[in-house]
Amino acid sequence: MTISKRQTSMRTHMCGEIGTSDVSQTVTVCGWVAKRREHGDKLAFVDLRDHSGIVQCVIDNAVDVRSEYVVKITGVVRPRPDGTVNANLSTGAVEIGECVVEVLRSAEPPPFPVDARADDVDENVRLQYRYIDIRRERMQKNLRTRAKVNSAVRTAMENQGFVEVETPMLVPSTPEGAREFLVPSRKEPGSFYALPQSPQLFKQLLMVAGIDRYYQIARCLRDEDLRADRQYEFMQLDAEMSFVNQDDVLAAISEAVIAAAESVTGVKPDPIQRITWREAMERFGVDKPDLRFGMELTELTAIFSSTEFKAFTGAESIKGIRVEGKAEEFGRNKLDALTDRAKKMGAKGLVWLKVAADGTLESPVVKFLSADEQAKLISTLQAAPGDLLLIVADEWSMTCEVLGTLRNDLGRPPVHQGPYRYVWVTEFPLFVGVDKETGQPKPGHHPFCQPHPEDLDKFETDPMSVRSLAYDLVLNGWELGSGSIRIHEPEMQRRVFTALGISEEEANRKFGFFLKPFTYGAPPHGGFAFGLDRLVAILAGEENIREVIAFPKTQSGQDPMTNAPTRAENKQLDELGIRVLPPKV
RNA sequence: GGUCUCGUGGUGAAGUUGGAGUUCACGCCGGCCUGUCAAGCCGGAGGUCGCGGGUUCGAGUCCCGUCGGGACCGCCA
Repeated sequence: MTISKRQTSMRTHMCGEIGTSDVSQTVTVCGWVAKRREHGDKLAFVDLRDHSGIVQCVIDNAVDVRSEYVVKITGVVRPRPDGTVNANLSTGAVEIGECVVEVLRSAEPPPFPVDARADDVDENVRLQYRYIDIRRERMQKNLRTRAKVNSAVRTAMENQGFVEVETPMLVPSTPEGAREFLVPSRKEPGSFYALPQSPQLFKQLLMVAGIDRYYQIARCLRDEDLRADRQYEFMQLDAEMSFVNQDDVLAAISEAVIAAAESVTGVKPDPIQRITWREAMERFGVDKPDLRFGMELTELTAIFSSTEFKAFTGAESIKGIRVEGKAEEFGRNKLDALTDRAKKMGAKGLVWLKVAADGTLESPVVKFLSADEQAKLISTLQAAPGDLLLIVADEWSMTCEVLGTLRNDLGRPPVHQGPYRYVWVTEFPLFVGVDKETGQPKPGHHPFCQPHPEDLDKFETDPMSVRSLAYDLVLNGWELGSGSIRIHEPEMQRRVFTALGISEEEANRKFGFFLKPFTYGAPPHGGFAFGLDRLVAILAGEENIREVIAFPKTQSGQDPMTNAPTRAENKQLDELGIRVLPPKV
């Protein structure tokens, strides 16, 4: 039993752990009154709750205890009388009788029921009274799941020789990447620290420093708009290793993720499969594929190589998805909505076809397709009567992205719904897109990422096709985290900066403190970071990371409980040399 | 920055074609009740329908604005 560890001077047992083996023992439990059921002056039932569960206490005299009073009850454990066992309660076979009740603290009635009914309460109210919300079984379970994951991750990393090193929270601002939180310097008015978006620079310097294997359960901060899977501050398992290749990193991180999952679910996940970025885009149209369902993108370009259908002629890439059995369900309105969705993403259009009962195709565009094209379309997509077929013809990346989005819209289950499908996505492109202002390529991951050794010859001639040694870990369509093998040679770093259009002067100004150490002997190294909030949410069966964070912010970045952020006193601002502009009209 | 959506006693909801702050469940307060268990019965209190403006004889309901919550897009190297 775990009871002894939780025994204190005030209690002998936890409420939820009392069972038939304790019968006839005198016990003392402490907790909150979950429910009181009175039957006149001579009998009352009090359900007492602590984080372990609920136990029924039988009171034989009048006592004024109400919802959420904090009480200490001493009594004798006894089996419940025949016919009064409560199968819905883990302690339902027994009760505590002959109770002596001591009220430790009275309480106002709670603003919402402290049980599963509060799942329906406005989240803002739950957050305003988070300390009551957390009394509930769901939140207790979620926070304890989180602790289990943290613990399993730590153990897994320690077992592999990783050393925990804490990196600073007050760091220099690096304008690339996510928007940062700034902290004014009092000693040097006008100067600012930034709160770290990640320990990226420091952990690489720890490799230069010979730590060899670093990890940290690190708080990271990004001042970007919030979402179901994003908070201003979030926790990452951050790790970095020296003298490794990509396989070494993936193996080490997999170990931690698998340990975390097993600690919560009790089931050890299979080895995590891998897919290249290119294949993920080809088959799923996204770089964070959800492998739990089919509806994969099917290549159709060859079929329409000499088509008469103008929308398809000359298209770089034509792909389709088969939405099984949905032909009837999708009337004109829904199809128009899908088309709008595709167009808003930048596609020229969306072609839809329905497979009729006799196996023929029905669509406004079917008259433009030859019999041969129609036959090949049906066979390639393995279409059957009742299916809806969606086709996009555009540039390769547009075709993939649009169909990938439609695939998720039409088929993706809630993120926490089993099974858990982990996947490593490797070989991300080194550069993604072009900066609108400078016309230079933008880094796909970050500018310290090692280019793929097979693509070095294309570096200057065709930079957009250069792959990198960067990789993401994806679970059920959520990006858990990403990492890469880093550049450790200053010459290679210069090449990448040049490709990004960053001059030597600019590089030294922005990253000087980071680049100089690399001239003193940097080992080959690589690392990874994955978001613990997201992993815990999925493992806890939640689809919102706020449910696994004790005190999260709302979508607008506020805390309804503390009212943060609050206005600063003028005195504080004066000391910091800061003046606040009047609000914009 | 944008699209969509929600806002009605402490909580969750309903509120029809614009016709009195109306209704339901839970909670709360008081009473009754010796085996209940999200107890039962009786009684009671509790609301500036988020806020502001407009249309109207009359607005929870229609219109405009605004504030707040949520989902998503942008953004998140």
